[in-house]
Amino acid sequence: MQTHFTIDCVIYSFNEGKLQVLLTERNEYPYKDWWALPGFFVDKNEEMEGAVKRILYEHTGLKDIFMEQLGAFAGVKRHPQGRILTVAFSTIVKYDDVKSKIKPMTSYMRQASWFPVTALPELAFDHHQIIQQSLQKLKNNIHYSTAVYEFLPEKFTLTQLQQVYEAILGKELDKRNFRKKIANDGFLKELQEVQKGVSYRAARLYKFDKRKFQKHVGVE
Amino acid sequence: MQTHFTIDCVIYSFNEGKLQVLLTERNEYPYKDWWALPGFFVDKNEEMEGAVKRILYEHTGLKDIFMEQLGAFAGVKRHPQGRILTVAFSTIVKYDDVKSKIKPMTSYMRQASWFPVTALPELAFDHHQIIQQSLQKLKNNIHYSTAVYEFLPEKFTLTQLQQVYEAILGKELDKRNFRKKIANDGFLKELQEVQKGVSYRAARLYKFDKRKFQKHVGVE
DNA sequence: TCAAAAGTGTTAAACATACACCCATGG
DNA sequence: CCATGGGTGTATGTTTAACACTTTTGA
Repeated sequence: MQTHFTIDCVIYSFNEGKLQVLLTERNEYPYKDWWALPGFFVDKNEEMEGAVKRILYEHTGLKDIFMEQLGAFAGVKRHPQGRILTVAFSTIVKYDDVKSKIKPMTSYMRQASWFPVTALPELAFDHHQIIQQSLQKLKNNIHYSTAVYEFLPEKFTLTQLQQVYEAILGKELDKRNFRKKIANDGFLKELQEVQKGVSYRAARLYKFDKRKFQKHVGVE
Repeated sequence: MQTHFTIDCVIYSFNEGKLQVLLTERNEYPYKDWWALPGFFVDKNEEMEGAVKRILYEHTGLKDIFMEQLGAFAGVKRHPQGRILTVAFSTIVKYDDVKSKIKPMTSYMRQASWFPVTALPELAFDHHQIIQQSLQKLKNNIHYSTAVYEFLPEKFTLTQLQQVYEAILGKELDKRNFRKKIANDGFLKELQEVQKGVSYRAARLYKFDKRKFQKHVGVE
């Protein structure tokens, strides 16, 4: 037995203090005019991971981004035309890197736009479920993955980092406890450099140090 | 574009102090005579979850077992005849419930047999990779899931429970610390009953109390 | 000098780890 | 009476959580 095979991509970014997801407005039936996750059919002989990269590229112009499989969604009724198995992936991009590049490159969708995860529109297919499952995983793994750093520029302040944590977890954190934890983890590199262009005390900048992280986690 | 669609099932049990996986010996090409995970094609109009149950049933005679999706494996080269997308699931059964029922119910495989995860034979396709990924997940979630109790009979001793933990984690645990942790979690029900038929001091029996567990985890 | 955000320590409670001996039972 | 596994407590270090004020800076 054969099935159609697509991938759907949950693309996150962080902007205006909020965790955002990139959605596209469909220009084709079914679900014409609905918002949906960016997703397409996988080509014959195309590796799944390659398909994710291709779609990410077609939507954002970006390459070489961290991405992770969430799982397969294969409900017989998830698509009105019969089973279309989709494998969902999630990806994180830096909002500023991407904002000028976001535009539909196929006529299948009318526009692409960011939505805060706390204020999603009604979505096509089972895409709401996919996002919720993905979000849950992001929360669960926040302390064991490098995901938070994917949201931030290379150099960032501790307050920015804390805001990303808060947006993902959906709750406020204590500043002192947060800084203690981060300091204790010890995989940030403190720079001899501070923020510029702010009208208040400038915060120190930090970098994520991948080497220290890998030592900490116990690389295999 | 369409692809063949199978599911593969990682079926665990606990026996002789070891974590075991059920494998089948293939009687068909490709990989004739190799050991592989139990797996089959999903039927048209069959829900994926239904297919897992069906295959589990065909191999073990069991129904209504906890099962969880691991993810999709879709490499173009994972099957010699071209892409066959498989979605892997994992499942836990009680060895004693199952041991008399295990037998091939299709001529596609010659026999089914348990192997300790520490001594697996060479496996067909990418099944070794699937098992390793599944094992990792089992370890990661051991404290947050009810999986360990799926390995045990309704009434069990604390030593049996500890052995399951040890088999999954692949390391020894301190008896006192383990008991403190379990007591502290507080979702076991102590029975007024002890082991029978042992030639040493009989151990107290316990039950897993699902209600208490759900309160503890914070059910949603 | 004011507004805004940066930066900083202490205490209490919960939890994890290391470690060794006596007890109850059946044979 | 002995072999076997059952059962128990203490001390130490680590992690988490709660909580508020002073400092720096640019406008």
